[in-house]
Amino acid sequence: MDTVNQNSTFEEKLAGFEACCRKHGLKLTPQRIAIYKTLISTDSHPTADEVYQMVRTEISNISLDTVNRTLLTLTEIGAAFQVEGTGQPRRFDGGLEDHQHFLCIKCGKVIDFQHDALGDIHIPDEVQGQFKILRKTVYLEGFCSVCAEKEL
Amino acid sequence: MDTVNQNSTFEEKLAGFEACCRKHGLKLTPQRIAIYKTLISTDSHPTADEVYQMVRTEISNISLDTVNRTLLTLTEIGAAFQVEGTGQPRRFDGGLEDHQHFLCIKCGKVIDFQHDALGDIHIPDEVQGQFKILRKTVYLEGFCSVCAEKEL
DNA sequence: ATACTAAATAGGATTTACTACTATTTGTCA
DNA sequence: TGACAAATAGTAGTAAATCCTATTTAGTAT
Ligand SMILES: [Mn+2]
Ligand SMILES: [Mn+2]
Ligand SMILES: [Zn+2]
Ligand SMILES: [Zn+2]
Repeated sequence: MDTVNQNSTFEEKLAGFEACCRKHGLKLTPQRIAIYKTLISTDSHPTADEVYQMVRTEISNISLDTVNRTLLTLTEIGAAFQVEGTGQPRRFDGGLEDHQHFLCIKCGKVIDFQHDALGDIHIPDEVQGQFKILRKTVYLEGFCSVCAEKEL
Repeated sequence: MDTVNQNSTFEEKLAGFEACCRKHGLKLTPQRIAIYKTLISTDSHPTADEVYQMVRTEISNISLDTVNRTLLTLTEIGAAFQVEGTGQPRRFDGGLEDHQHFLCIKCGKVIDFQHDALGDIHIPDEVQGQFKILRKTVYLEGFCSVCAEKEL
């Protein structure tokens, strides 16, 4: 989805989404629209199951599989994204030296990189005040060099 | 674990780990030591199952549950940490406006915050060259205000 | 050295979240 | 309004973690 949808109203986002679907040759199904509406109506970063429970109030016999598939579709066309954070399978790191991580969204590999300036990011007081911060890092996502080549 | 273990040899890390276990009143079991050794011998950010497969060559009848439990223990005492990135359950976000995320490691909530300077982090060319970067963000972990209060 | 006990473990059952499969339905376009 | 690829519902299968219980063991006290 284009950046056109940032800072826009609900109706504008919805219109932008429908245009985005057409651009990608995706059908405008009631399920797809309901899932998108649900997602932009919350700031709780819901799981697929949470979206499923919410959207079921509107389309009672929608399947969980459709919700899962549709959320991945929204991610692919850029109408949504997956939130970074720990999940399953968890990945562990015994390297306590200062370093940062890159996640390849294709092969799933987590690759270390290091740049001192990124370890020294300053978190403003207004943010510090909201949380007890135990870890901060700069996190990158994209294609690793191996996967980037296959993409062409 | 104290920062004393950064930039140290394998033997030093191991000694530091044993001291760390004692400090926390944890028994020095062969399983625990083997799992720690396995973890600091790789930079592949392994899953519990991957650690299980590796450590089984040393302790053939170790259980997957022990590996899972032990990796969480290592995380608790600071001898390791969980790598950020997407996982299961996935969490989705339809808010494309520039913002950052904080993950509460206790209640699992992902909370939005926003600071322009953090959206403008510069990734040095040497890092840009290694990957095709599609998303970059500053990621924070810790306790949210609700959970921080309960911790006291 | 030996006995004791809380901590840790092994092995298996259960749960959660996702993924695969197939028959049926539907949005789009001619 | 018919054709048809795309999408969906419903269900089965799989992966990863967690729970449970009987057994073993590391650390400590005798
Ligand atoms: Mn790492
Ligand atoms: Mn967000
Ligand atoms: Zn890759
Ligand atoms: Zn919390």
